Amino acid sequence: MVLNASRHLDDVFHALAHPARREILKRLTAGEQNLSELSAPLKMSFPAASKHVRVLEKAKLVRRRVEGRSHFCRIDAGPLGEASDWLENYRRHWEESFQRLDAVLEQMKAEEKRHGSRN
Amino acid sequence: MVLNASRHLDDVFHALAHPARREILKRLTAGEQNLSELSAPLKMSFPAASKHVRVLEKAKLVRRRVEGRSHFCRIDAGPLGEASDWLENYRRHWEESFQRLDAVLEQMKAEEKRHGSRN
DNA sequence: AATTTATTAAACCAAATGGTTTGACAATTG
DNA sequence: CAATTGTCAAACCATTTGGTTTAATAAATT
Repeated sequence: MVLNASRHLDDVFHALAHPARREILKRLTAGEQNLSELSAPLKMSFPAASKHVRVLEKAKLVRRRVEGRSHFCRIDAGPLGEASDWLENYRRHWEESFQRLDAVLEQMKAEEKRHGSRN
Repeated sequence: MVLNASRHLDDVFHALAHPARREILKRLTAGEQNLSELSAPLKMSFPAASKHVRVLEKAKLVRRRVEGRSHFCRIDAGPLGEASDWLENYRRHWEESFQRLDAVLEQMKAEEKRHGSRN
């Protein structure tokens, strides 16, 4: 079930790597919108916006409900949790290594004091 | 200072959207490595790996220290925190909207029971 | 039935991505 | 000094991306 999780992460991060797509997600947090509503404020043609929505769908960040000729989109931020977990993991690693670095620097300072400055 | 934060997010998410680059980050959590060490296990030429490292540097996720002919890389996961914060925000929104949806569904069920099934 | 509306599809284009190979160059080793 | 090592730069190539414009399709409106 977690098979090909890496591919999915590719899709999710790729989907998030464009300001228009993050903008779309942001607006979807206010609730469902159809494609016309979504594309209107974006400075690009309707087909371009539609493609961006497809990218978000491929990453499973957005789901679509067709009702007549209207395609309503809503955010599905579940996969964001996955990506967020991945990032948190690295944040932890980073903080640890940062502390190790701090410790090393402290040690160096102490050494310097003990032996005096010798450039 | 938080100016152009969006551009930076573009870079960070784009950097994370490739398995080779995530692999590099993963290995850097074990400590500094030079480019040769980093590229060796990747199934691609050295120049290709080197380019991936550059992408990580552009996103400020990796820093490089040159010592003689060796280029040592180390992870700088600070910007990951930024991205992680961004994601967490959406995770919250998602959970809230999920609860709202749940509430709506509950309401509909209740309505149905009260009025009986009328298709 | 004719028109408008919401969307997709297709064709096209420039630029970016991700890879290769080859050659250059500086630093280390013999 | 010669050979090796670690890295970059350049040239090249195929594919993907992100955008356009112009049809085509299907649903709603008049």
